[in-house]
Amino acid sequence: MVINQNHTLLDSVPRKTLSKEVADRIIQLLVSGNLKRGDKLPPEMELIKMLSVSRPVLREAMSSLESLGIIHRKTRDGTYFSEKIGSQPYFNMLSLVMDDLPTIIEARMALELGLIALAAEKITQNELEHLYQTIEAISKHPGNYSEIDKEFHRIIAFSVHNPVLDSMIDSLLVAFDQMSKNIEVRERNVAVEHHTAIYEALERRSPPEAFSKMYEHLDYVRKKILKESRKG
Amino acid sequence: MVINQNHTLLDSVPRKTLSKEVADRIIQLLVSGNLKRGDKLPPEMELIKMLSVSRPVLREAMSSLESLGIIHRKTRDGTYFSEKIGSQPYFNMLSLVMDDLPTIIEARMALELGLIALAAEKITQNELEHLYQTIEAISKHPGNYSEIDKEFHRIIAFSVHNPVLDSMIDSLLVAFDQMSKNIEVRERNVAVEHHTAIYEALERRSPPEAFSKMYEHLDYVRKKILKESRKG
DNA sequence: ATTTTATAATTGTAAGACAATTAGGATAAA
DNA sequence: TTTATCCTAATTGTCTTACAATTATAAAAT
Repeated sequence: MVINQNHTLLDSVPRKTLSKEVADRIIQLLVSGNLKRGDKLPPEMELIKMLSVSRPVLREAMSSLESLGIIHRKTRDGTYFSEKIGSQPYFNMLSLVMDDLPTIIEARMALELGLIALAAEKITQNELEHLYQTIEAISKHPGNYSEIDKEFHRIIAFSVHNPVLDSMIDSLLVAFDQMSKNIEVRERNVAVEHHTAIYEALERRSPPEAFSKMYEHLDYVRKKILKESRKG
Repeated sequence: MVINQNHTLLDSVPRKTLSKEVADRIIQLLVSGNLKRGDKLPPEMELIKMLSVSRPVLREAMSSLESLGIIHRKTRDGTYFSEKIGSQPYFNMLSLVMDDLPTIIEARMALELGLIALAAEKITQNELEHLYQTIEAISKHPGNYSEIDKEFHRIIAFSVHNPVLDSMIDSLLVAFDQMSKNIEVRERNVAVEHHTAIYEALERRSPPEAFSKMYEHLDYVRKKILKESRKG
């Protein structure tokens, strides 16, 4: 099953260029099961003949697909069907709102709040232990612990093992990181306290409780950062 | 501020093609404030001279940016900086997992759970009234009410007014719609009951309560749909 | 003033050519 | 036989040129 792009209200009369059509057809080739993840696509010259289009048109289509992370090309080797969904498209999109810290924070908050509910359902014992180690590391390790802090959130997010959510949160965490790296609001005690509460809720596998603890945490962080960023 | 794409672990030695570089430079042009949303970009020939690249290279870059929804081109008119963030990139990405209903449902669930928490903070009186009308419509209107049901969820999602989250949820709702349109699990009474509970929690502006009610609702729907889809 | 027409501007598509580098095979040497 | 080296072919990356198609604008005619 393939989504037809032409349902957006924006361009109600969508420009139907050859290269866009070619891109759609290639997506169909990939999704239809003819090719599996990681497979090599036919070389350009062959695709040209298959689709009977010119090389520039094909290359425009390929560029689009590559920027969407659907394929990737190795110079003088070939074109490959991407192994997993990447976050390239999101990064590009986010670069358009990189001046808007509140929007990024809010988006990250929403995503993490949704993720933790699912994490409470699915997180494994291993991941829980890994999570606990990060809390200990923060409380014991001297100096800057921002990397460990991030690790805590990443473990939770990726414990859901959902490729779509993975790429969404990945891009937001990076964007958030970029924008807030000059804002220092670390409070070790608060972090340990909050993280511990979240951890315990996950251990009890209670989505509502995990949500509440995460909400308190992120709400606190959000307010701190927005206050700091208004100062700076 | 612009995100550099080259941080992904996937292609640790990222292929640095001219067209990709050109795409980045154009993004910089847009983001740097020289151009505002909706503005027309210089024609291709001018950009070629500005960036001193060949036309195919420029066009490959433009194709990428267009597929990412950053710009859009009108034939024989010109290229424009997109007004708002679209959901094109997400649709393309989702087409790769369109065979995986559980993944889509889960992603939608996570996003909606995050969104409702923020909606409880921000939803306006107007939007609440609109929401209430959809509940009445479902209970009173005979026949298929799936469109009204979707409207309920859309109102909540878009009440947050976050462009990033908008595009994420938009694509997921469409994908979900496509995949589940053959699965009929409508139960009018349950829908009204659940929606009412959610509505009341939003009215009380309680994120945890709104979350809980939405979680119960989506959990119920999820189980129903997955059971149905396994049958079919 | 309005309509028609023509011109210019702009994007869309095609074809051909060369560069560059990698992979794999052929060849030579140990 | 094994290993190392070299060469050739395959493939992507880039450039140049050209033409098509259509729209917007300006000019001209009514």
